[in-house]
Amino acid sequence: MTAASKSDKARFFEELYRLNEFESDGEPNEAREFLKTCSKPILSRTSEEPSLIPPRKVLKPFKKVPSIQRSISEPEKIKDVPNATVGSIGKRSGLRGNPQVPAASGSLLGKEASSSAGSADSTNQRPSIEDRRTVSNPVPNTLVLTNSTGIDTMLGKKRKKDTIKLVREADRIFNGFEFFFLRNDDKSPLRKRRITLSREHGAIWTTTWTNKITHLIVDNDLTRKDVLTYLKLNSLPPQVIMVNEEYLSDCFVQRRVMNSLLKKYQVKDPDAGAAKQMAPPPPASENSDSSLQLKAPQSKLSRWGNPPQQETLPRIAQARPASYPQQPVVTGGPEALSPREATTLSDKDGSMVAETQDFGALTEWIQLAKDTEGLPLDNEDEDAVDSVDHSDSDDGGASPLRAPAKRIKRFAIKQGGTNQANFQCMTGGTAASTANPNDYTISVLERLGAYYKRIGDQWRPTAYQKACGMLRKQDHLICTYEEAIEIRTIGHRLAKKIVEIATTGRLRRLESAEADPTDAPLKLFVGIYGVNTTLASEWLRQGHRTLDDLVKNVKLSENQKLGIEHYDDLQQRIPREEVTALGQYIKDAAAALDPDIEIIIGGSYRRGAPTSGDIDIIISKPGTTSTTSLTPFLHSLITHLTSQKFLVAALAVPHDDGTGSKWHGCCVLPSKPRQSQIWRRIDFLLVPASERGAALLYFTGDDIFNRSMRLLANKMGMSLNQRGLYENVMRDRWTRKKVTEGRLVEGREERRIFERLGVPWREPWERVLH
DNA sequence: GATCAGGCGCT
DNA sequence: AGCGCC
DNA sequence: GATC
Ligand SMILES: O=c1ccn([C@H]2C[C@H](O)[C@@H](COP(=O)(O)OP(=O)(O)OP(=O)(O)O)O2)c(=O)[nH]1
Ligand SMILES: [Mg+2]
Repeated sequence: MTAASKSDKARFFEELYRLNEFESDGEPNEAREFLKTCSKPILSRTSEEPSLIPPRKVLKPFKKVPSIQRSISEPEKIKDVPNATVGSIGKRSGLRGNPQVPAASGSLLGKEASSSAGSADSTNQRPSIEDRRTVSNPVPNTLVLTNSTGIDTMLGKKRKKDTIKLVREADRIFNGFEFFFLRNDDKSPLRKRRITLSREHGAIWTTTWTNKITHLIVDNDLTRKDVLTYLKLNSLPPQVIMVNEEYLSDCFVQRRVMNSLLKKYQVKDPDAGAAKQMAPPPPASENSDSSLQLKAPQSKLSRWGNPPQQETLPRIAQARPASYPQQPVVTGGPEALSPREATTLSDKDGSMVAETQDFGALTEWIQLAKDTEGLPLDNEDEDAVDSVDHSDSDDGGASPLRAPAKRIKRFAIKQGGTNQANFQCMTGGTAASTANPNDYTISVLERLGAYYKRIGDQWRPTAYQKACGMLRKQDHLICTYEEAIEIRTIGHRLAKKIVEIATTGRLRRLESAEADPTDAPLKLFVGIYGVNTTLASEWLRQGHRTLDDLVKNVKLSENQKLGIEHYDDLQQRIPREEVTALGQYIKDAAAALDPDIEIIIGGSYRRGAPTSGDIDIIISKPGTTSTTSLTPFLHSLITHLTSQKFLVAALAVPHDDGTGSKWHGCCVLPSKPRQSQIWRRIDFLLVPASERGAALLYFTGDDIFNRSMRLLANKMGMSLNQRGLYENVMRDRWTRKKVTEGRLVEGREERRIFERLGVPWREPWERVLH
């Protein structure tokens, strides 16, 4: 058999091929001009949230003029860090920035502290609007129904005039949520209890299907199909979160909103996998439920006596007028697409921000994402997405079950797999900047991927990144399903999306996603250094919408405060020339301190990127074999650069035990006039010569590439990290934590690591997988 | 249905 | 331990 | 979201 041992072996080769394939990338379009005029922040601090609190006003206080001196007013005493000093950048080992927030912060905090209707009860007060929402819940809640029809009369039972007593503010985890239960009544004592509890925790209970519903709580014995049947829907609106009873239980127990994506909360969907084909699975006689004391329903429809009115259904997916960045993309020639990026590179990010913030309003809430059990987040209501896809585009709506996609995807064993010729196309060090006919498609997918990321989905974003990486390698516009599905890492769903983008210039799923009124503020929040989905969602839930809200009402870590103060600066990408300049500055400083020190600029810069998100510096020295031996140097370098006002803040410094090998902070080009200085993120990685190769590999990335390599190493029974390639590493099967260090196989030479893994050498710029 | 990299700092 | 970042 |  050609394919000896399948499982691992297959995977191994697959991964290997992946690292290998390198075809039709782009043209050798190289040299790019970069304006040094990198100053104007493009962002507006406040989200576009229509009717919200104190909009745009966070703006001005930001500039760094005052803040700049904040972190480093007294470079001198850095070394010995008298712990109460005002100016050292040292923390712990004296390498850290002073957390004090003098003058500068005042502007941010003080200013318009008035507006907040705030009940000054604790650190987390929520702006007025939310309060209104909340309050409206229990009381008038009696008729929860948003669109009343006659139905509620029928449904009747809902509106208990019962008095709901809200739990204490802090525990109202469901504030802003609107629940729709299925079965749609509170006859079952159990369900009734859940409903009551939900309301007490801030949720609004709705019995009519409206577009305000955020959660669909389904009885454990019901299936997804049952739900759709009852609702008379072909699919669920993407933003409605459907979960089972366990979800509520856990939320109550843990007093927090659980990650609805977890498997345990998913509503059963028997026909899920099989579906594709024809799967008209006999509805079968239900499960003899039992878990609940509910009588087993007889027929689908009769199960719930009162089907909701179709009219009240939300129409999320429906296309919005025109705000979408209509790109005259047509299935036509590639040239129709290219003009755009031909002009600007860095513009990509800026325009994205601008575009997305424009969206009007449509629906709901976001879903929390993060999990307690350490279980990975995965699928959310994928079918919803799926359905949106075809119900909107291809699928005329005739049969819910589409023809079984011509899915057959070959195990792409090297088709043309050699083209080393193509490698040369991407020299010039700007592979990533090469225009590609699929650029528009890529930009759209990246946005959707970014959306999923900020919403907390762990895997979709990487799937989108990989897909974009592959798309970028194609030399022609991918506009048909067949073309798309052929590409590895692009499956059925992405293929459909790609087609939609290429043929219509739009992507409904993205539009509906970004139209969510909470998306803009969510995006704003996760843009803060040190903030991600979990925190952002929580703040959103509390009603915060602007950076000002956060500064005034939320407990922020020092780094987060800094992240807000320099929001604009840190948001900007860095022109390659500037990275070069910053790097040179460091090299000079290092050389003066110790001529043997080697400074290497890694990260996206080493990959040849035209702009970088930060500066990644590797510090090494011939002959060294331990990080510890370099620590003193780092210390002196940091001290020096700080005194030179090159380093302006420290974000993360190695632990005292000298073991630490990294230093994260912010820097600035001292040579520029203060006015035009832009704060940049900078990372130092301390690397003994014996680990140089592995460190280089790690710090060069990109992240997707690293993960591929590491996965590969793993499949080969080894383990790869920033220090080296090891074998015999044992990990606790449960916690997955390392138990045995293992034996070092290679760490010194980047090339040898490739060899050991059987991966052909790839230049840094060939390691761009997304 | 399982898997998807591995490590570290801050709170 | 949870979160966030590289 | 894709793959095995
Ligand atoms: O999750 C991650 C993030 C980063 N890295 C490695 C690869 C990456 O190249 C390097 C530096 O990280 P950084 O976040 O700076 O990424 P970058 O590749 O330099 O891109 P950017 O231009 O955004 O800085 O660290 C990883 O291995 N895993
Ligand atoms: Mg970088």
